[in-house]
Amino acid sequence: MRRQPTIATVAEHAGVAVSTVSRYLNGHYVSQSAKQRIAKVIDKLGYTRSATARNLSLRRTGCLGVVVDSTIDPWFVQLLGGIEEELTTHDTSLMLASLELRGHYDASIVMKWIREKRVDGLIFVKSQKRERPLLQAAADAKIPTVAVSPEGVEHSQVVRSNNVAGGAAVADLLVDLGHRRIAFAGGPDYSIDSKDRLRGLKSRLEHLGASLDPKLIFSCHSWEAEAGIEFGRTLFSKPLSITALVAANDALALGFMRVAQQRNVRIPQTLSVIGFDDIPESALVWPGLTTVAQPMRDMGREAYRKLFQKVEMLETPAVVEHPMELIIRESTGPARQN
Amino acid sequence: MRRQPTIATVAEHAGVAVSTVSRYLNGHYVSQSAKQRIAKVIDKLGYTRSATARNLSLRRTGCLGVVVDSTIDPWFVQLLGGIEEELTTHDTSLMLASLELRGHYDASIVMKWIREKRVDGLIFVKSQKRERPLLQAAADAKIPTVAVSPEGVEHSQVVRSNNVAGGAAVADLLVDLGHRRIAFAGGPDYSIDSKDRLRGLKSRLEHLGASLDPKLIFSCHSWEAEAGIEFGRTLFSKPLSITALVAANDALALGFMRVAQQRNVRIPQTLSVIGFDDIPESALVWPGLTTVAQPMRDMGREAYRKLFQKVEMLETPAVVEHPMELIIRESTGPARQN
DNA sequence: TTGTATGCGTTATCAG
DNA sequence: CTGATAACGCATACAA
Repeated sequence: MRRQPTIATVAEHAGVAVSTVSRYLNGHYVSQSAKQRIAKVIDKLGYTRSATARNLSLRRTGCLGVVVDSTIDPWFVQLLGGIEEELTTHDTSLMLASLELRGHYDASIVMKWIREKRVDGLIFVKSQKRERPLLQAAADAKIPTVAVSPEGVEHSQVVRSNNVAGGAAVADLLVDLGHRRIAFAGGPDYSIDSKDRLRGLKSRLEHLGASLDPKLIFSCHSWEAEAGIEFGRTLFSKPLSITALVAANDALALGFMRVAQQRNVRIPQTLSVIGFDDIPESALVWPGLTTVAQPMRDMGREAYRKLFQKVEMLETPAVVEHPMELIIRESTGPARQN
Repeated sequence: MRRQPTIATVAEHAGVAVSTVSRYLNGHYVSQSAKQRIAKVIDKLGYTRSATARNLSLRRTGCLGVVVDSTIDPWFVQLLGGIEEELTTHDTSLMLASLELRGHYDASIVMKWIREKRVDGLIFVKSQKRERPLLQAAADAKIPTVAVSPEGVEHSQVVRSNNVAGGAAVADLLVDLGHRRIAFAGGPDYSIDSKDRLRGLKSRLEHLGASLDPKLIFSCHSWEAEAGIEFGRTLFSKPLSITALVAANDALALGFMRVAQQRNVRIPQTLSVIGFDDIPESALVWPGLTTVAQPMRDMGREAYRKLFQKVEMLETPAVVEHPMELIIRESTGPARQN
């Protein structure tokens, strides 16, 4: 049984030194004649270089770490799709870390990666304050990071979307539809995303002569649908005064809609609902959820690229902000009149 | 700037040979005194071994390949969660390949992995006939594989769930609720999963004195919600004769339900709907989708373990079959009487 | 332009 | 039980 051909095999067959083959492989200077011979030998032998050996020699791992609360999050899944596109073209592998994999927050895995230098770079998704120690540790270990998150973090580049503009777009739509009694179901209190979306909504409403009653600004304890369900139960336990609900993301909106439908609240005749993100599920339910789309796939790709640029030591703007787009489906309509 | 400590650094500080440290690291025989000194030095230096160098020496990559039609598939996402749990405890990294990443089938990435031996093992998710060449190539390259798929594949171990029993459970429920006019919306024609679910449904129905009209057995061109929507449009273009629809998976059922609701078909009063898998979305919509749950997370873990066992050359049963569990939500109810 | 020699950090073999 | 030493496969100064 023969072993895989190595760079030495190729060199021997081509009658050149190993270093020449290496130079050829890396696009450095090699004479035409040598080039041709090497190319032919490589083709004949079906040689491919060992990524492991290459990484060892280059003192890197060829591995990217991605950190997120939960890999099950549909929003993250989209982002991962974008990251994957880049991965396959750059033959680097992936390490996934769910910070809440087993129900409770546990950053030890990521800490271990950093300590052991298991990754060449780290993408933090939806990172928040509690991730600060990780970011810091990564910086100390000189591992580049990019955060897909609204918050500018020291030592770390940022990919985010224009939440404020998104919030404003929602205000435009709702006012246009005649809504004046509007509630906002925010994400967790610490979330800057949520705050920014609210800010955009609020200021544009006021700009348009409408307003947002502070008593109608709520927050949910998580970003997940379950929290939206909980919020819905609370909201519907009292008489319904509002005509429109803006949820800080689609998952919350979807959870909320489930409760609404369960209680026969007609959407959008009685109540309009609108979310943020445009996860696939939003287009799947009936009525389809009107939402402010975020280009998650693009953001995933962008995150990867920024990381690599950093690895390659190029300077790029610290923050890349992606546009959001309003997508109108069936969950929004004219405000009811009573 | 100092470099990371290596095994040589440790050896030197502990006054032993490199090989002794290596033996210590791998749990081979080392004298108590040496053990203690080495342990102390490692702790003081904060030494961790280089996975890359280790992999090179061990002639492996420390990387697992996962192949699937689309990583966006919610069913797959659950499976990935299970795989991830294993990954983090075995410090191996991941390479993801969507066979339909850019809209069309493209297996070249996976072929490349195999050719270049970029992975130590391969998990094929929902693999079908068209993946045969890949499986074969992997076998030729002596890369172990496990298929999360109903089909027994040569050279490859299999993790699957008991689709036939799942189909039977559906039959039990529907007959119990008085349904006699039942339709089945299958997955793609080639799908064994779909066939098995249908088989279980059909034979149990007949066993119970009911039956499945062959004219009411349909198939969709994909497993995705979009195909369920398409199916719904077709079905509702004619007068509705059935009282219950069994979809071959949840995504199809969800797509179908969207159309039904859009056309004001009441679920379950007019029509009961039932699916397979129990993806999270099924619990989120209203009415919640009654479904036959598949332990995706467990299956993901199992797939990883079987792969590793194979790597470690242990013999295990070629097929592991996981049980399915009926989960009754709001989308099923008594058959209407007209 | 090419070859030589050395380093990357581990593991494994084989004497001692 | 331990210590040299040779792989592992590739990259890169440096010399020629």
